[in-house]
Amino acid sequence: MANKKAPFRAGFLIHDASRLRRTVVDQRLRSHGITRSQWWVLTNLSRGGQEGFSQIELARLLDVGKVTLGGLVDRLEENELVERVPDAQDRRAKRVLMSRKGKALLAKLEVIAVGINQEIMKGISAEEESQLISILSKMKHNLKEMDAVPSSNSPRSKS
Amino acid sequence: MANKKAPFRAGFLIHDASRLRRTVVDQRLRSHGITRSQWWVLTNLSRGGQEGFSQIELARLLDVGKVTLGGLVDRLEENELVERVPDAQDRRAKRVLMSRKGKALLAKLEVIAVGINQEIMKGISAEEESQLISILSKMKHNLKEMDAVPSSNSPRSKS
DNA sequence: TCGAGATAGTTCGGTAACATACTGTTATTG
DNA sequence: CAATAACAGTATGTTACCGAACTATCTCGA
Repeated sequence: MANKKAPFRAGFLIHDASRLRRTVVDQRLRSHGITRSQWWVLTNLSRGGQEGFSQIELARLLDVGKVTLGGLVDRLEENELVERVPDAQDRRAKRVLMSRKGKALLAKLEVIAVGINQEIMKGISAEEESQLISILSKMKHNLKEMDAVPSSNSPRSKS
Repeated sequence: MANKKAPFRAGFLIHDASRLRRTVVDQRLRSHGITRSQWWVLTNLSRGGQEGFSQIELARLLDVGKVTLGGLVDRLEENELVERVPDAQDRRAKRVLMSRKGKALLAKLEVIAVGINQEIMKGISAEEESQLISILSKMKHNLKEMDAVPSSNSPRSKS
């Protein structure tokens, strides 16, 4: 095949890999009643200690908009994996806490995820993986500079 | 920052970079009434010559399911950027053709895209970019092996 | 202290992606 | 040649993501 010019090759490859990866992960996670995005919320929540995070904090952690995060929490709550608790200090805010069920599921998923990851990374050396991480991090940084982060909003550059 | 263990770092970075990239590109393309996914359809269509492609062919080119592609073509057609024409040989099939308007838009977008791409790739060397491409290609290959390609179906070479 | 602006969440509307299930066609094969 | 399998597209329903507009609350400054 060889690609003649391929101007935006990298961009579309990222798109493809991401989409394909989501499909695979979601397929294998489906029997556990959770999706990759929801799982990622749970993972981040696990670093939130006793008090969890407010939705806005969580949205910022994940770099998604508050609307998206709201939807994810809705579905997680329906499945009783997390709980929304009104914040004592701020009546606008709700803190998101992981339930016992959520913690148990998270532990199970960890194992499955390791396996999936190995398959996806087959034939890719550790060195390549760290190159990949470094390059993607730069891109992510650039993208954030370009205002890609949706409306959960940013430091609003004072001045 | 430094991440302690980061087990699935690469996977989620791909997810983030892809999502952020989509947001940026869509933001900047919005004034032209097109999205990145639609643009990608147009780009592939431009290599289809006089006869265009059937929807299934296009879906396979793009590695997306036929339903997704159907939706994209719907929106493209509403904006008169493409046209659906019944296939002369196969009454099930419809061929997708780019309109004059579509071709004109595509030419304009090319320029914009180059600029966006440069911003996203800022600080990333040519060598890094080709490493990135090579690694992502491997991942994409692995993912396809894992049956990630949605239902527009593959050679499914039985036994 | 009170009113303007910022902030947390939700509601609403839209695109993109998926799976499953269905309608016609075409192709195969018994 | 007729039954059946394979295929092209569409319909339907779900998740995930976005922006814009709205409500309730909080905070600050005149």
